[in-house]
Amino acid sequence: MMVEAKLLLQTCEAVKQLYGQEVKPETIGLEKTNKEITGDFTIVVFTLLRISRKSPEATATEIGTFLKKNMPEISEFNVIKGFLNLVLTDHYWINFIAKNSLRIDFGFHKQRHERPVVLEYSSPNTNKPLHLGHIRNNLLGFSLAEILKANGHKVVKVNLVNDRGIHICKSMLAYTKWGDGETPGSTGMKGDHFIGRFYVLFNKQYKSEIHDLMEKGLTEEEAERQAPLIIEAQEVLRKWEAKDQDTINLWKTMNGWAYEGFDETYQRLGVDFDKIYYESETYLLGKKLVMEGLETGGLFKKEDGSVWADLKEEGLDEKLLLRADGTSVYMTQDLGTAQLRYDDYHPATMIYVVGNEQNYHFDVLKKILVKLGKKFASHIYHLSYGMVELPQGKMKSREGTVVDADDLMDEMLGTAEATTRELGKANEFSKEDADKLFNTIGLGALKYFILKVDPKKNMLFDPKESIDFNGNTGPFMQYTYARIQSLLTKALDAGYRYEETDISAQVSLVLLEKETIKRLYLFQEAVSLAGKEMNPSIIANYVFDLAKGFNQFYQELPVLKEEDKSKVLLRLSITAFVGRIIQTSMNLLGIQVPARM
RNA sequence: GGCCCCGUAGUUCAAUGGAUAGAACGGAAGUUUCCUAAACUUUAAAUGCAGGUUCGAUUCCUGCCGGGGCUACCA
Repeated sequence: MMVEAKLLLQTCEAVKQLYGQEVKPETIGLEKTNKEITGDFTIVVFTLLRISRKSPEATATEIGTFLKKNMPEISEFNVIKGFLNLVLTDHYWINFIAKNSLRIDFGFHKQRHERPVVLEYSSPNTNKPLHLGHIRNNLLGFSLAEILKANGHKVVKVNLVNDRGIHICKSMLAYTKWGDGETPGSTGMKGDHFIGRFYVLFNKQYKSEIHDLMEKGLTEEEAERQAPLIIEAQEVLRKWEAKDQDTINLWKTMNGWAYEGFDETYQRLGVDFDKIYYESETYLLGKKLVMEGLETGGLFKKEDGSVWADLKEEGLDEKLLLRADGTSVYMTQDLGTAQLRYDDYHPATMIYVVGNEQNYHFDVLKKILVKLGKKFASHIYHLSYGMVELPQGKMKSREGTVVDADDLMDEMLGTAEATTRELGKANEFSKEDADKLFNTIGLGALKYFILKVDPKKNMLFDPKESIDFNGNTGPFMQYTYARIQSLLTKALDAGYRYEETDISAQVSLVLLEKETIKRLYLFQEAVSLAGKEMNPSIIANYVFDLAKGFNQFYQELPVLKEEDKSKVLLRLSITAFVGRIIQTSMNLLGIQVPARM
């Protein structure tokens, strides 16, 4: 049992014996002791005052006395106002290291036999390449999957590709008109970038048509509807839905180019999926669900034949689900996808990693599913993450202010290489090892930069200021790890078998040893909290605190140069444990650590 | 207009209702005959404004100010 759980139970027992009242453990305020104050854990007794009917100091002292008497782990306590600060024995912490430093599953939960979590992330459109917003999405999704697995969940990672719709037809039309028979192969361009070019081209020409029409006296709205290009694009969509062979062939070819491009980006980014859904394959199921809803009365039809959900009673508005011409909209597809996913896996939870601009969409989605009588609606969780903003505001593809995913990774690798060479760190590396290192560091910096921020919050990215490699950064953790590996190698060379030595007989710890051990202890809590909150930044902040603390330990305490051999072994155990937990934490974020840097 | 989210050092980020609001970058000053200085130490610097609830509020509630998002027969 973790010592904290025991503390809570014993505190309840103390309250019962001292004041004659039963209290639940979750009502006790238990925290880590602030760093300026002596103590390991602190019980805040203010909430117990109405039970004890005594002063905060008296209550804390009485409970402290009881705990010290009944828990051998406690060596002493002190009381400041209503705060009962408990100090655990050095023996407890030494034993903690002895018992856990070699456990490969430390902090992880065994996989429970239960239904899986289906986790959707990435969700690209096939008409343009991935950008910085997608990077945040992909990193969050991948990391969250790792964190959930660490918490004992079975996770199915799924991607939902938006491969159909008017926007896709726009790039197809532009390619037909101005493609000149070029291909990604003939131009040497990555497939998704190649297609993105035509999407941009369409919008440019379309805009100019609107401009011309408005010069002739049309309103903006009229011009947007009457521009020849949009009418042609709609015609392409109509043909697609009618399964016109040429249109389908072009669609398949162009989507194929996009997928090749995406695969390359995913691979570089280090993310993957267990299953890929395509909206072109789910929208028909959505339509079917809507028709069923119409029969059971959950939905209704308007005079023009369009089908709607009335959500006014739920505090929202009416929502269109099928157009008068019978074609489906985004929501229709999402209904189908949700059903399909449920049928495929019968998941306990369905998580969607999707930006907060779609909060309303998911509100509506859940409410419509309820109207359709789908019980799984209550198991849908929208992991709503904040926008990545640039100094000038939101990224807008039409205004050319997007930060492209591939470009950004290139840049990070370049910076990693330049910085590493400047420091002379890769001089003895082979070309292959050096490239691998630059990749590890560059991506590590990027991933950590993004994941250390609370997902719910918007974050700012300034392309002009390259991502830092010093301070609270990915490379900081990587460097700490590499130094640890170097030290451990030297230890083995010197004949220290720290992994095979029992250190539990040691009796005392110096402050930095104890603080480092306490940080290791906290890994367990970081993992479960990150899983519960679905928040990778908890792991990021944790591992920074661990690495930062270890660097102090490393700076102030000799390890191999310590004269007391048993101290050397204890410190090596701590050091090795820190290295492992840094690596594990970083892996939970989808970040690799190098053995040397 | 309506609904939702966010305002913390110069900047980017932390802080399950708890003690003197923490880091990093940038600024200032230091540490290398010593296990990797991508490190470490010291230092200046912040809760938008006004109320309320509470023993205690950055955190919860109300109003105001400022920023963002959504409010499509787009996705």
